[in-house]
Amino acid sequence: MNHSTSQTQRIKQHLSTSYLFKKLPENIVIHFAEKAQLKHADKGEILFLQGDEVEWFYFMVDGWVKLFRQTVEGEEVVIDILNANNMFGENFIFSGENYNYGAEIASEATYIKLPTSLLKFYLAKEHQISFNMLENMSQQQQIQSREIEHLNIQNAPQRIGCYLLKICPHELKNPIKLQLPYDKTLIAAKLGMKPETFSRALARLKKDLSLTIDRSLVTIPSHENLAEYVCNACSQTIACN
Amino acid sequence: MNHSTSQTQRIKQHLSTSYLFKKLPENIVIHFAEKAQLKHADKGEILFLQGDEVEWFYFMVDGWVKLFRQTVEGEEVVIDILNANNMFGENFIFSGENYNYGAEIASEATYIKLPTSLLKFYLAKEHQISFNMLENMSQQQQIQSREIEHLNIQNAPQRIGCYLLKICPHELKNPIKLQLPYDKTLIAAKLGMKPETFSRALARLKKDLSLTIDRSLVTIPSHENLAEYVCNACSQTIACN
DNA sequence: CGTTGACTTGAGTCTATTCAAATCCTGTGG
DNA sequence: CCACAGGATTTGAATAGACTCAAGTCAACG
Repeated sequence: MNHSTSQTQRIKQHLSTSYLFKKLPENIVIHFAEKAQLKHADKGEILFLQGDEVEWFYFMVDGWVKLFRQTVEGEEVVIDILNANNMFGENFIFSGENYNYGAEIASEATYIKLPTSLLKFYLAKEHQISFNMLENMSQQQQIQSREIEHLNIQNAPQRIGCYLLKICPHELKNPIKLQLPYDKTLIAAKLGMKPETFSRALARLKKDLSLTIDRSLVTIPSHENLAEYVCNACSQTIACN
Repeated sequence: MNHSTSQTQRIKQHLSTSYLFKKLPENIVIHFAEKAQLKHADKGEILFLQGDEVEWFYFMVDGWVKLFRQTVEGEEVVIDILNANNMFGENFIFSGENYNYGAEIASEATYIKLPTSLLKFYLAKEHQISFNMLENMSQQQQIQSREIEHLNIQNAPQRIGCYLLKICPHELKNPIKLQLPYDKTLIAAKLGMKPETFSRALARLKKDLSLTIDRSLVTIPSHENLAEYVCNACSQTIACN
């Protein structure tokens, strides 16, 4: 097996875990893998900028990317921060010719870039791809609408609490030890607050709920208490994760 | 022609203007029309509540609906306010068995309700429906992500200004006279602010940009000025409409 | 003409922000 | 192994924006 095919194999393995290729015939995944590029990048590297022509969409294998916009006055708005198994940029095949946000590596990362042209091609051919995208987008939409709700009704400590709940492991047993996945400044931006506010709000959480915070390691003595603190301000659905 | 078929005809006419049935064979639209119900409702009427089992999705023919959630503590969050030609509820066929928001008529309205089962049925059969939904959802997603951005970086007067720009007619010639489409209180809720804040922020806008406000009639002397006031705080894309 | 609901206004409070400064960490070079 | 630069984080003080509660105004409607 030469390098090229083993590389394709590896890419195919990764892509198979993506929502997009779920239930798809293997040969199609392989076709994508052949046209794809597996890349490695350091923190700070730019994948594309707002306004660039859409040519590729991306799949994260490892590390974190930040998706963001820049205001005319130079302020940055963080759209999302994604890690392994997440895809982004694929939606632009419907909406226009230019990315409407930029993507920057937030911590050393491995990713795969795929040509949007191939996606367009198969979208018309393979009904299953549409299904996969629809399912995913409807999920995304719910998450987004939840975020809007949160911005409206939760204060800073609650938004942080909500974030902590979301990154909790699935089996919850007290106390819960959590490693913050990236810079506090970046978390703050994702939650729509300033770093100073984040710092103070986290301190507030610590005081109110006896959290322990050591650098980026957070210990939650009782997730029930945290959920009550956070979710009472929220709409009638169980904790957001 | 008996009443039933003329009713079906009428419904079909309406549905044809919806994004969902774009480019679809006529017989499918007719099939939907046959299973649909054309309804009239007064302000305050509830179409469904958060948590209700999903059975129908809706198409607005006339008037306004408010989509909203309720927090545990009783506060209301407005998700969206839709009028003629907008569809809602159709996304739940992907995401679960219960509506995750409620729908209430905001001003006397005519609407059509359609069974989700039929949509599910044709979704598997007719590729074009998937396309239509994908296209629409990707658009919605962009609008939502824009809203998140706005909540983060615009202040109350700017959000109102942005809203005004969005309801401007397509051809802009100064001065622009606008009729606010529904209660100020409701606009406030949609923009994520309290009625009092809305009132003060509008007054601020009036002062800063020489708007004239008479009851629900707003006159904008210069949309260029308004756009500058609003959009400089925004990301590098032309005015949001 | 009085009632009702929508809207506005006033005063005080709270939350998050800004700006400035201090502190803590981390990786680097000596 | 230690000192140090540079970035991340925290803290302080002052400010600004939005909120609450309360009271007033306005227009529509019976």
